[in-house]
Order: sequence, then C-alpha cells, then structure tokens
Amino acid sequence: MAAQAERLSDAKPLYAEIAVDAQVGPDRTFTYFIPSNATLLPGHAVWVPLLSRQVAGVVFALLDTTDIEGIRPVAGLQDPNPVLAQHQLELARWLSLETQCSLYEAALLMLPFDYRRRLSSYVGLPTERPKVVEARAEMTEQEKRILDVLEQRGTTEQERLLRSVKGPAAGALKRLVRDGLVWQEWQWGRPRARPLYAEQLYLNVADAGAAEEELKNAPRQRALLAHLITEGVVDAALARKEFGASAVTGLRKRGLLTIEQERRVRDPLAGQEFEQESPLTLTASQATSASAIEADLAGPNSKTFLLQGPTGSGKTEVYLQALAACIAGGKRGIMLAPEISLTPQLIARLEGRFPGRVGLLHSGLTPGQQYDTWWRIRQGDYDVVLGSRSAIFVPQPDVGLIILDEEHEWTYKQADAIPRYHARAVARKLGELIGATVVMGSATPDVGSYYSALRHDYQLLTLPDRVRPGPDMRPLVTDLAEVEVVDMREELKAGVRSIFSRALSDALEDTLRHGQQAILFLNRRGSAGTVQCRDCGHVLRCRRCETPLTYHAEGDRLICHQCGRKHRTVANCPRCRSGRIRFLGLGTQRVVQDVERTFGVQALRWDRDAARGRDAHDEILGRFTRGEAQVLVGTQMVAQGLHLPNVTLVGVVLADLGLHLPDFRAGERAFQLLCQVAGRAGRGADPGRVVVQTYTPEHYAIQAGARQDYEAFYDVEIQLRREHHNPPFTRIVRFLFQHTNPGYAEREAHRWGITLSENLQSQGLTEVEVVGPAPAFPARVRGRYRWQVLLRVPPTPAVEMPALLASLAVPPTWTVDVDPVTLV
DNA sequence: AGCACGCCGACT
DNA sequence: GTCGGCGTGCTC
Repeated sequence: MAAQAERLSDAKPLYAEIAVDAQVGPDRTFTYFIPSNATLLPGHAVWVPLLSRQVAGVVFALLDTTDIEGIRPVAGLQDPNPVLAQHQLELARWLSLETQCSLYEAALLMLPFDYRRRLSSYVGLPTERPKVVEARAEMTEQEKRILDVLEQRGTTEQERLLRSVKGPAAGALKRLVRDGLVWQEWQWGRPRARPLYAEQLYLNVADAGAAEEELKNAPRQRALLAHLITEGVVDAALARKEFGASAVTGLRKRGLLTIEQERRVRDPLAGQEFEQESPLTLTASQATSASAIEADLAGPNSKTFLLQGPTGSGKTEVYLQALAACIAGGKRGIMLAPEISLTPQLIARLEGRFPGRVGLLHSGLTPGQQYDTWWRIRQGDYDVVLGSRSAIFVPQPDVGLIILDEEHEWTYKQADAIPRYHARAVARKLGELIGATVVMGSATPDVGSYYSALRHDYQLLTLPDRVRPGPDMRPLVTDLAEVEVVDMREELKAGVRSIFSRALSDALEDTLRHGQQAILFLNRRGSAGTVQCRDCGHVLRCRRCETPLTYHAEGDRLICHQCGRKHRTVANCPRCRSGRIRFLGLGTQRVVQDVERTFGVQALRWDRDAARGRDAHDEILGRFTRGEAQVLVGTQMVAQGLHLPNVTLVGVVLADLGLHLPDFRAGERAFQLLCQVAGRAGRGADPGRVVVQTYTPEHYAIQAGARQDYEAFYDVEIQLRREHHNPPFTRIVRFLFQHTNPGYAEREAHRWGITLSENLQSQGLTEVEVVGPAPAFPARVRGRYRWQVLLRVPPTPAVEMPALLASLAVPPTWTVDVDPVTLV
C-alpha cells in the first residue's frame, strides 16, 4: 500500500508498520523501530510493547521514514520465518475494512493454530504478607472468600478463581489487588494444541543371537526383543502395554534398545479405508459445466461460476472432475462445505478420487488434529483441502480452484464472533488476489448470487436433471418427489385438533405399516413470537414496513423489530374477525411426544439441543439407521446431506414456522428448506412422498418450494427485494448495542440513530437510509438489553462501504455487522 | 488490558 | 460543594 511506496532505498528499512493485538479500528497499524540486529519482513509475527504491556503483532509493511514521534523498538520475533504470505496480508487488509475488525483480528484467521492464544491474568498471594491477618477484620465476605481460595490453591488463573467464588467477586478482587493484598500478573494462556511426540523403541543390537542368550532368564524382555527384531521400530506405549514397562526399561538398561522422541501426526482420516473411485460418465449438461470450468482453469483469467442443480443432479461429480483438472495442471484446490454437510459420504468420495491427498479441517476435529492438519497443509501435503467456513483461510499453496458447495448456506457467515466475515465473499476476494477459479454450487442459490449470475458477474452453469447411476454407470434421469401441500385451516374447520393433518397421519400410518421410516421436519428457528390467525392464516404485520410483528410480554405489546414501531395487541383477526389468533410455536419435543402417543412407535429427536458433543450426531443417526426408532424428528439438520435409504416419507410439520420471521430473507429460507426437505425423500428408485402442512398454502415460497421451482420463487422474491430496497439492491449494515440498563440501552440507540441521520445528512448521503432503532431479537440476552439500528446502503453511494463506515465514526460500544445474514 | 479523564448522582 | 462511580479514549 502507501507504505510500500515509502521504501526508497535499498538499505535495511528502519521502521515496520505492525498490526497489534489490541482494540483498535479497522486497517490500523502502529509504527515500530526495527532493532539493528534484526531483519524484519512483511508477514513476520512479532512481539511489540504497547503502553505497559507486550502484545502480539504482524508486520504489514516496511518503511524508511516516519513522522511519528516516540517510536519504540520491536521486542522480538515470534517465529524466524514470516508466517503470512503477501496475498494473505492483502486479504487481511480487505477483511479488516470490509468487516470493520482490527487488522490483527483479520490476520489471526490465517495464523497458525498455536498463535491463537489469549493473555490471561493470574492472581496469587504475595510471599510476605503480615498485614493480611490484621486487615482481615474489615474485609467483606467476598474478599475473605477470595483469600481463602488463594490460600488453598496458590496462584490461580483469574477466571477460574472468580468462578470458584460464589457470587460476583470481580469488584472484591480488584480492591484486593489495589491494596496489595493480592498480586496479579499477565501471562500467555496455554496453547490450545502442540505437536505430539511419542516415544519409539529402536533395536540397538549388533549380535541378536548373543542378546537372546543374555536374556534367557528374562522371558518378557526376550519376547520384546524378538518383536523388535521383526518390526525394527515399535511404539513405546504399545510395547509397555504388551510386554510390560519393566521389559522396556530392562532392555534399555542393557543397551539393547534406544528410545527416541518422534513427531506423531494426528490424522483424522488415519486408518480409514476408502474405496477408490473412477470418474463417472457425465451427462451433457454436466460435461458442458465441467469443460467451462476446466477452460477457465487453463486460461489466464479467473472467473466465478454459479453451478445450479437440484439435489442429485451431479454437482459433486462436476466439482471432482474440475478438481482433477486443476491438479493435473499442477495446482491445488480448496473445497468448502457447510459443517453439517461434511459427511462421511462426501469425505469418502473425495478420498476415493484423490487417495491420501485430501486434508480435512473442521471444528469437529480435536485441536491436535486441527493443528497437525494445518501444518501439513502448509507443507503442501494435500492436493485438496476439504473443510468448513474457516478453511478458506488455510495456507494451501498454489491454489487454482476454490469450490463452495451449498453456497446459499448462511453458516458460511461468521455471525457470532469477530470478524463477521462471509466465506463466499472471502473466496471471491481470494480468487481475485491469487488468480484462482471460484465455483459456487447450490440447488437453491442465494438470491444475491443468482442476481449476480443473471447480470453476468458470475457465469451461470445449470444442471437441470436429477440423475442416479443406472446400468453400466450411465446416468439415469429420476423424478422429483411428489409434494403434497396440506391446508391446516381446512383441517381445523374439519375438527382436526392434532398437530398432524389427516393426510400426514394416513401417510405416517402407511409408512410405518410397511416397516419403513419417516422424517418429520420442524423449522424450530422459531416463530420469534409472531402472531397468526389459525382460521385465515393472516399474519400481523407492521403498517409501515410490512415486517411481521413480534409479541412482547412486557407491556403486552407488538413491536416491529425493523423500525421499532409499537402496536396494540388484538383479540380478533383484523382480516376475518376470528378470535382464534395466536402465536406460532411448536417444539421438537412436543412432536416426538405426539408421534409416540398417536402412533405407538419410537421417535427420535435430532436438533442442536439433543445432539451436543462430538459424536452425538453419529450416535443419533446410528440408532435411526439401525431401526431403533421409526420416526426421526428434527430441525435443519435432518434437511441436509443425509441419505437414509429406508426413509420413504418426509413430513413438514408446520412450514409457516420461520416463514413469518421479521426478516426479509424469511421467504428465501422457507423456500430453501422446503426444497432441501423434498430432496431428502426418494433418492433411490422410489420417488418417495413429502407432506407439507401450512396455514398459508398460497404463499409463493411454499408454492414454489412444493414444486421445487427455483425460477418461480426467484421471480417473485427479486421483485419484493426491489420494492422494499433490500439486498441485492442495497447492502445492509447492522449496528447492535447491548446494555444491562434497559433505559440506557434505548436512549443510546435513539442517540446513535439521530447521530447517524445527521451525519449522513451533512455528508449529503441522502440515499443511505437509517432504519430503526428497534429492539434486536432476542431483545434481551444474559441480562443485557439489545437494540439495533440498520443502514440500507444503495449500490451507488458517493463513497465505498469501508469509507462510509469510517466517516460515521462508530463508537466502539456498538458492534457492526456488514451484510448480516439475519436480522432477527 | 489498564490508566487517565470527564460527566452526573448521593452525600457532607 | 465534593467524592466517586462508570463510560470513553488512547496506546507507535
């Protein structure tokens, strides 16, 4: 950047611009003096002084001169070699500006695993402390408790200490530290993972015969020696288990074996057998798609492709053949999939095609496995890295192809942590920086992606048919599942009080009688307290912005979470005057109960609450496939990536859940889920059956979802987006404020809303719209009241997004989410 | 993270 | 009037 231009001479640069691990604004670096005995390069990880402490930093640029005064020297190197490449520094700078995080936070995504450590505070008792006893009389209970714990345990990490003292103790600890009764020190926390070393036993014998003779009275040692002679090297832990620890020490004392520490690689795929697979014969449309991608791989320019095709249309085969072409051209690939889609099936297909050349990286791995895989990727051990969201940042060398499967998935956006990046946007930027081809695939593309494709920002590739391998592995076109939409208002009129309609009940009974299994799907990402008439399906909406209203028990009011407008609650439906107007809401637990009571079979619950922990998913799935339950009840999870052969019925218990969320993407989500669910049924020869229950069968998302007709959905959706100035016609920025004091939170939200409007006005940016303030959803989290203000930024503002945000001078107490994937 | 500065409520 | 709390800004 500008810093590079300042490098005028060939002499060793004097200063370095460094991103520091501190709460600073986007793209901010600090300048440090380079000690004469050190050589620094961009990408080096360093330690630097900052006020009274030392923090981690990354060198972004070198300088010959600077105007800044009071410059301090770099304290030291964290690693003799640079840890980030030039394109990674550029990607970090872009991320910092784009997501409004600090430059160091952006760089951290790409740093080795063991760099992601935190400073933590350790507290303890001073060695000489005569005055403690005297002071004790005037201490509070909390202070006494803290001292007792420290007396017992000695030096303790501050967080652990505070957890082991009943009630709030932070204030008490602060006083103790101030009065010198407790001492405090900052240290680096333990690294999350280290390289694993294991002891190996080596044979150290010239004359085996003589050695065996020497051991004739020690049978265990002799057995171990024999084992070593045949094996050469033996793992020490295994040997101790099998032959006894004393046999190992015995042989070592006699000098017959030596023990060496050896690096052990923790490979998540180790010991697994994968069947080798050959490329399948492509259909005409698959071949057209594959060759378009291959042509781009071979050429100098790199495009972004959007590969659209329903479940089972062979997108994965196109990815695999494109990857093969990329590798044949001497490059490597990265393939991203949503965490939940990283199934054994997908892993097996990649391993089957590229045996031993696939690096797997996702959050389900142990920290040790992640650590080792990261370093092996950096060494260039893999042709393909397969991983979830964060795998876009791996140090894979010579990347020629980046694939994003299920590109519409919102788990690609990191919404709950900083930096709030979207892997799709990162993939495109990375592709641009390193000249890699990007392929995004989906059955139901993100509306924004499809819009880009129609505008030729992306190249659209379509796979229209659902196929399965026929005889001779030739593809056979199969039918989509039949989808039956049931109008729950009619059921109610007919006197059905159950959560199951007559059609779903009949279908369930039929399925169970034939010994087959069923999946019941529930979009539990809730109703968010929306209110719907059970007679006519009408949903209460804000008069100003048409967003579904949300009920708030405090004050018995309906609040619009977009614009903050408050409405009175109603006893009767404003459309049909019916009194049966109530909140939408239904949990998986209730459905499981009702299934078991009504049909007398076992039902299994599968959602994020039921499936906590590393192996919980496999366990639930295992129980279901073994037939321990006949019905699987679940949320989003059951809609994705599964292939369960005995399932012939899929029921959507209430498609309206989620459809009326106060979020402009609600329709898109409902449509995507319906398509996914419908794609679950009948992946074999039997097309299967899908029953969708709803109070609003006329809704375009449900209509199009039932027919799995993307075009029909898109045409309505894009029109709505245009009318309401929503993405892709604008970009949205979400400002969030949280505070324990509800009054303060609301006042601050209004203050910031006004500040924003005035600021935009004075800049002449009248086309940028301020929405809100309004309570965020949920309105209160862990005792903190949440308020939000939205910004709608049209695509042709006078300034670019990062510059606009910089000009707004966002207070650090507000969090910023650019292009949020959810507004609730 | 920690320290200094500054603005409002509960006391002398 | 003043003490002190917490919210805010700064760190090369």
